[in-house]
Amino acid sequence: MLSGDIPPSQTIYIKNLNEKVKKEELKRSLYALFSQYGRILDVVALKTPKLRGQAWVVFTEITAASNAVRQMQNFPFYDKPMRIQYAKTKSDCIAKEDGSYDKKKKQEEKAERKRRAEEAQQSTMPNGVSAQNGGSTASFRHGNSSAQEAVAPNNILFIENLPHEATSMMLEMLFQQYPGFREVRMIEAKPGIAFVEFEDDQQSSMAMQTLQGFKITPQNPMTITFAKK
DNA sequence: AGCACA
Repeated sequence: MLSGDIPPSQTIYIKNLNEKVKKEELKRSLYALFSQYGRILDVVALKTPKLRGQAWVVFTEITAASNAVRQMQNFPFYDKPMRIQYAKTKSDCIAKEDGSYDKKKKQEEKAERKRRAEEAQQSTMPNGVSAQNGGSTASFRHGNSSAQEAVAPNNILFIENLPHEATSMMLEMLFQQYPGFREVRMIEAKPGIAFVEFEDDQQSSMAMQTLQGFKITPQNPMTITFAKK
């Protein structure tokens, strides 16, 4: 069952996420990690029993989503390989943009889902006995960035939009607090950019997740992507 | 495994 049967869309659906990570941190990290593929409109994550361990990342560009699906497939994120597909349905924030969002219809769909869920519960419990036996419902199972270039994970990070006053010393202070840090490299002839090397691409991605958008000066949020190989 | 918009 490959993800290939779902048509490309600007929203990606990610599963097998580490469920121990708190919702807000998860959303922030996903945003920081995936923003290297393009502009992100929204990140949705819920911790309900049915939806934990999953998230949706909405890009403005479908190509960004495609690159993200390919390049970050199975990438270890909080120690678990991400499983990425395209989302099955259009995100609300997109529907609202293109005018196809219909609040009434939305409520009907929601009510319908709820109805069907309850119905499923009923049919497995003919006596109307509630599911309090050990809390196990499992026993009831029946039918039941301007990224034109794809960016693959790399142990070297590419930093852009630095203030021209930034020095490698300053960046070193910033990045060396993350495990696996090796070195900062800047090019005299090219102010505003830098390369930061880590031991491996998981460690570099951790630094990216927390420093993405970090401002050395108020007008310079840094943009971090994996360096091209 | 699990496709939503708290």
